Amino acid sequence: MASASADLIRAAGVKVTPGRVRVFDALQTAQQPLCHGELEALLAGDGATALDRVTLYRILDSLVACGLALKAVDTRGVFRYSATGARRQHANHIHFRCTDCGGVFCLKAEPPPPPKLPRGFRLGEVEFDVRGTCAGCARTGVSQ
Amino acid sequence: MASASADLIRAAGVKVTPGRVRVFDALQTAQQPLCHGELEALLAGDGATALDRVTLYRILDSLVACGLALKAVDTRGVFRYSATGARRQHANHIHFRCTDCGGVFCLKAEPPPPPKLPRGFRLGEVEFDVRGTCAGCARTGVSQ
DNA sequence: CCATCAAATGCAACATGGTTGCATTTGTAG
DNA sequence: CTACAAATGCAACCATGTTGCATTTGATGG
Repeated sequence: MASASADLIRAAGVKVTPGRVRVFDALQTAQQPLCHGELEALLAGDGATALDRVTLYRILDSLVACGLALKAVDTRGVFRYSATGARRQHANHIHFRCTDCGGVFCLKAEPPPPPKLPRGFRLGEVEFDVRGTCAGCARTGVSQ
Repeated sequence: MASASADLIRAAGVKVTPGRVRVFDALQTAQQPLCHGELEALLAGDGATALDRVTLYRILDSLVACGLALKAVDTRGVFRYSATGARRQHANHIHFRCTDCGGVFCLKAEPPPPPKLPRGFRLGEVEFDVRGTCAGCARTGVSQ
């Protein structure tokens, strides 16, 4: 039985290899974006032979390149990867970050259209980030 | 005449040193957040003796610690620093972050109106972040 | 003006995260 | 089954950031 992951990987147009399947499975199972180190540790503990450090980087790059994963930097400047499916639900709406409790809330509102860019600039993603105090913190904390 | 920068630095409660003044001046003059490397290059070209790499890191840390500068990661995972005062003028417009070189550019376009928030939520800042490839990188890099 | 001492600097070495070059192995199309 | 491109493993490398330590320097009190 070819796993569902294998099918997705094949459909994405890249070779199905044990490494890719393991990494993609790990990303899909994870509840949050994982960094290279976390993935390395995770895969080292799953019984199979450990992946080479560099190979893991290349697998991650290939998953990103073929659209199966997303790559983003965390606050420490480290890259974190997530399966695209896991995040699709977060693609098109606004995030509210409470500066008090650090919580992230999804607002229903639609994001605004991307602005015009200067000549030569190429548009990638657009993120509309709203910061402030959430209802809970606004009530309890007398912040400022 | 003690420069305005020197006064600000003194007022922030840390020693006024040539290095701190030069770095703070550079940050205040800059149109966008600068990373360590850019600052190093900038200061190397201003005639005075070059700062040590580590010293520059420590000066930046001290400016952040005393509230004179802000530190944030760019899309490449590199830390960028900006004078806190300089940020005020950045409050209300759109930023373009180049995913290639990590540079930050200010777009002329006005930010969209803040969305309706759920009851009890208090609005703080709004950041409209656009990511993609800047003109320079789009030209040189054959990416995609 | 000078002495003093914590704070700042320079240097070397190290740490971490990420990349490149190259020889070998492996998935898959024919 | 074969052949070839793609994927892997390994070693070496690069960039960014940090730590330890000896030396210098800015501010402060005589």
